[in-house]
Formats: sequence, structure tokens, C-alpha cells
Amino acid sequence: MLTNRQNLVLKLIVESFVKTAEPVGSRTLSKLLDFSSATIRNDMADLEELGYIEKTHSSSGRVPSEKGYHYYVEELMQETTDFDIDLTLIDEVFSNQNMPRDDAIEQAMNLLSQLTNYTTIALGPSARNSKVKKIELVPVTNTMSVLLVITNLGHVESKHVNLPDGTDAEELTRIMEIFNEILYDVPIAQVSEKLHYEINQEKIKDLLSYNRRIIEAFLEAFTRFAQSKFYLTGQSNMLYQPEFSDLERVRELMNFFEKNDILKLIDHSDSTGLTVRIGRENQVTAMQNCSVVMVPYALNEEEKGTIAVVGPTRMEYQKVIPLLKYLAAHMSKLYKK
Amino acid sequence: MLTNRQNLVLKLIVESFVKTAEPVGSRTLSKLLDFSSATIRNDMADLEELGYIEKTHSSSGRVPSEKGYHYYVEELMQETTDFDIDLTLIDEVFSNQNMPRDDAIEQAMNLLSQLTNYTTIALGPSARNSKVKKIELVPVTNTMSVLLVITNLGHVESKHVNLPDGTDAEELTRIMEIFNEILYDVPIAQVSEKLHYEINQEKIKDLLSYNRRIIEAFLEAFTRFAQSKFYLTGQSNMLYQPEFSDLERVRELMNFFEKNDILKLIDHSDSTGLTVRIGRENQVTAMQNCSVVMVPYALNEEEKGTIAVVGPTRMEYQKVIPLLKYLAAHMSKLYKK
DNA sequence: AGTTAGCACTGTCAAGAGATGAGTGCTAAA
DNA sequence: TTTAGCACTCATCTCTTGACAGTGCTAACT
Repeated sequence: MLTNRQNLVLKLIVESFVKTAEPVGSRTLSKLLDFSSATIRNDMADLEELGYIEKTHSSSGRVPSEKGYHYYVEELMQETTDFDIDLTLIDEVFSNQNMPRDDAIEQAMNLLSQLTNYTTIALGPSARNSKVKKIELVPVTNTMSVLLVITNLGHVESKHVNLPDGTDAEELTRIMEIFNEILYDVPIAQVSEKLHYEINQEKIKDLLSYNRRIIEAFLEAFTRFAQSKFYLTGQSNMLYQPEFSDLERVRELMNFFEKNDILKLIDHSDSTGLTVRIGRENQVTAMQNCSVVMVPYALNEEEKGTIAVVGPTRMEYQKVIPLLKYLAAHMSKLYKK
Repeated sequence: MLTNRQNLVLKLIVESFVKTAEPVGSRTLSKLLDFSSATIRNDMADLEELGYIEKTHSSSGRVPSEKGYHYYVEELMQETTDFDIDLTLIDEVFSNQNMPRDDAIEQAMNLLSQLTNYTTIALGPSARNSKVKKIELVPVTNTMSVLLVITNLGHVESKHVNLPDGTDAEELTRIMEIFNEILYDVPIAQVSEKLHYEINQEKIKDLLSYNRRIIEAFLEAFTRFAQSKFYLTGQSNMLYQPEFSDLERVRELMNFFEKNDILKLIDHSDSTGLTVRIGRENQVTAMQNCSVVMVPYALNEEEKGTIAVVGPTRMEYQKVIPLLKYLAAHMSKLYKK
């Protein structure tokens, strides 16, 4: 159990280090805290023994450890409510009637990365839970048609289908009717299963078996629906953080961002809460000097995703966390149009 | 006019510098060129006076100037034909039947950036020249429909349209018929013009004027067609180039890549030829230590674009140029399916 | 018992001094 | 025209040094 003063010392160490990126010495704190530097040093020694802070070398000031950051986020930090930030900026993005949804998300993320000076990621919203509303096959040339799938939320996916020249148009129409019948209102996530099941049902087996190409096109269009799209912005913000003054680190980081392995970093969990993952808690090696703060959001019952901020472990949690919460809470406005 | 030996010296300077990124001294060349270092020094002095090479400081070896690189690319370089590279890798990407075109381009660009170790950009193909094949309005909810536009090449764009509850379905059908009639076979680039013209024609004026929302949705769907999409890959390759060992440069570069200002760098010209832009020839300030090599390509008569490689001015032109040409020449295979 | 002053000690960092070496230009001779 | 030779110039590396920002520990104070 920490004493009041120890808590305070830890809090100030974290906040000072977050601000300056310099190890914090006892004299600095003694100026803030009516105690002599020697007293502070004693507390620091205790905090170090307990694993909340560390030294960078034997005679350096102290730096928060991962455990220290966690304790700070969970126990010590008070979330700023009076932002020095203009929240109306965010509201404006969401209230623009005319913007397509994807663009709005992208813009909101841009804004978030500007406000925080960190990298931001938005995952989804995944269309897995939306349902098939209509399927069409539009002939384009003699041999090529476009398969369209439209969901109950108005998403569209398309896929080219090459059909042997002279395929019977009437028959295609019938096939489409059957597909529409079978798949209407089926959630995207279940289409594949449903489709495989139906193919083996007697009544349409004959009709379809000769033309596997359509089925394949279908399945591909649907997998594309299910793919989680993500929006990554503000990568270069990281380059201004002193922890990335080392080129080797920069390379590692940029390689990671470029590899599109983002999904390994963010859980697509349905949990409702905020997750803070600090340093080596991140599985991804390139991210082991970084912290990730993530919050799930829901545009509506069916479309859910996650937004996250990636920064150095020395992140302004105090500012990022409430900001992220605010943003996630207001994402649903995108659909209230 | 340069003597044979001077040409040779310049060629070797460029090639050695490209390889090692170290200024080239006279002794290095005298080993390659059965002449004494003093002789080489005399030639170097001449080349320097003519502006083909430079010193980094008074007693350093020589480095090619921008003029020197140009002369090299245009006069001295012989394009490698026997690659140490497996061109079949590229062919494989293009021959994969099942891959959607966008994915194929992306993958080809990925490959190119791996083969060259530079950053690659693909612009387009722009759909501006393709023609409207079919327009549809699919109702999704009471108040929202999806507008679909399909081109003669099978591209699809969609746009949500909010309609007042209770809009007459019959009438919508009629409107769509009219649109299809008006716009059938009109090139995307001309749709906006055509639409504005037709709106003022007597026969449909009444029908449409009350519902500007549909028109607007149309226009937006079409502008999205016309937007040139681009593919940017291998940004982080640049971080391994010694010219980017300076963090400030890295920041500038990454900011540029992130800003999506790529269009300022690449001309979307219809010219047939290869363009090499070296150093300060690039208008973009962040790119003034870089060279850009670009080549136009055509998937077919209607879909054209540009592919480019961005690297330091000290670029392996000898390898990049023929590789880029090869790739551009084979892009059309994407459509021969 | 908790707090503080004082002091010896430790590691980092920046500045300066040499030493080294790769390169040059120039001159005179082959 | 080419080459050998020499003096000279920078950049770069290493080493030393002093300043400085910290620490831990001990003994004294409240």
C-alpha cells in the first residue's frame, strides 16, 4: 500500500515525464511538493523497490515503469473534462450531412491524430452483421457480368464474373431469383455456410452445379464484405516523439505500419470497455515501446468497430483517454442522419 | 564535348556512387581504368568545371551532380537486359485469373518496390473515359435508397440517397428510365456537363426539378469515379537509404507521403514516354533530394494511368528504368483475361 | 519516527585536442 | 599527354576533461 505522498510522487513523476520525456529528479519534485529532495528520494527508493519507477542509469532521475503507468492510468489519473480542445470540431465532422460514411470516419480519425499528435487507427465498422437485401447480375459484355450484392444498410460489393459466351440469359435470371430467395435477410457472416448448404439441396443442385463460377464469385464478394477495413492516420506524428529519434526504431515502426498487420495490434473485441495496453503488453514486437488505447464503438446495432490511439508509452493518457471515449460515444451519430 | 575517357570516368563515378553512396576518389578509378590517379584527377577537374560532378568538401572525392545524373541516364547508361531479377514473378501476378484488378495492381506495385527497394506509386487507372452502362436505384429502407452506376468496363460506384418518405415508387422508376436514356454510353468525364444541360431541357425539367437530391447524388457518384486513385507502397524502403539517415529528412518525406499529395509529384500526362525527374526538378520541396521515374501505362483504350518509382537521386536507374518499362508494358495483360 | 542537510559518488554529455587518412591541386619530369 | 611526388585540406575518430544532474547514505534535527 502506498502512502499518500508516494502516490503523489508517482503521479508527478508520470506527469512530468510525459511532458518532458526527461527522467525526473528529486529536486524537481521537491520544488513542487513542500518536502526536501532527500525525503522525495526516500519515497522514490520505495517506489522503485515496488517496481513503479526505474532508473535509466545508476545516477539518473526516475522514469515510470510499465507497471507505474498502469497504476497511474487506473488509480491516479483524473480524466480531464475541461479540454483545452475544441470538441465541437469533432461534432462538426459528424454533422456534415453530405459526407459518405467512410470519408467521415477518415476525417474524424485525421482530426483525432491532429488533436493528440499520435497515430490513430479505426477498425471497421465490419459489415459482418448486416444482411443481404438484394442480389443482381448486370451483364456488361458478352462474356462478362457484374455481380452486385446490396445489404440492408446500403453497402454494395461488386465482383466481375466471366460467363461462357452464349450463356442463357433466361436461366441467369432464374438463378438470380433463386439466390435472392435463398439469401434474402441472411447476415453476411452466414452467407458462406448457407450457400454451401443450399448447393446440396436437391431443388437447385442441378441448376447450379454446372456453373461453379457464379458461386465462387459470390463467395468472393462476400468475403470482401467481411474483411475489416481499417483507417490508419498520423503515422508520421510518431517521428516527432523523442523516443523515435533512433532510426532503427523508426524503421521498425514504419515497417509495421506498412505491413498492414494492424489487426494483430487491435482486438476486434465486442467488449464495451476501454483497453489500455502498455509497452510489452502488446504482442507485436515493433510496438513494445508503444502504448495502445482502444475503445469499441457502434454505429448501430449491426455495425461495430474499434478506434485506437497509438503513441509512445509516455503517452498523454489523461488527454487521450477521455478524447477517445468522447469520439467513440459520438460515432453513432454517423447513422442518425 | 567530352572525351571518351571523360565519359568513362563520369559513368564509373555515377555507378560507383550509386552502389556505395560514398564520394568517389581518383585512386578508386585508377584501379579500374589503367590510368594513374593524377590523370583521372585531371579529367575530374574538367568534369567538375562542366558541372557534371561536385565535391562535398574541398578535399573529398566526387559526387554526380543532377546534371551528371541526367547525362548518365540519357547518354551513358546501358539498360540492363539480363536482369538478376526474376521477371516471371511479375508475370505471375498478372496471370492470376481470380484476382480483382485493384488487388493485382497493388500486388504488382508491392513486388516492384521489393525488387527495387524504393517507393513505388501507381496512379489510376482513371475511369474517366469509361462509359455509363447502367444506372439503378435500389430501395433499402423507406427513406434511403442506393444509387448504382455501372460502366462499360464493369466498374461500380454507389451512393446513398435519402428520399422523403412516401416518394412515389412509380415515379422513381420513370426517373431512372430517363437517366438511363440520357446517360447511356456517355463517358464519365462528360456526365456532369450532360446532366446540367439536360436538366434544363423542357421535357424532363418538371420531373426532376423538385428533387435535386437525386441529381446531387448522381454528381457525387460520378466525381468519385473520376477521382484518381493511387497506390503507394514501399515508403519505408527509403528509410534504409543512407540519404535518409537524418531524422529531419525522414519527417519531411513521411509527411509528404502521408499528405496524399502524390498527384503533385506525378504528371498524369498522356505522353507515351518515360520521364526521369531528378532532384530539384521535382516541384515538391520534400522530394528535392529524390528522383522520380515515371511511365504511363494503358490497361486498354479507355483506362490509362502512370506508374512511378521514387528513390534518392542516387538511384539505380540502370535497373529501375527497364524494370518500370517492362511492368508498364505488361499491365495491359490485366485486361486480356 | 519522520524529515532534512550534507557529502561522496556515479554516469552522461559536450567541448576540445590530437592523430589518422582519404582525398585534392599543382608542378615538374618522363 | 601522362605520371610521380609533395604539400595541403577536411572529415572523422578517439581520448581527455570538466561540468552537471542526479543518487545513496549517514548523522543530526524536530
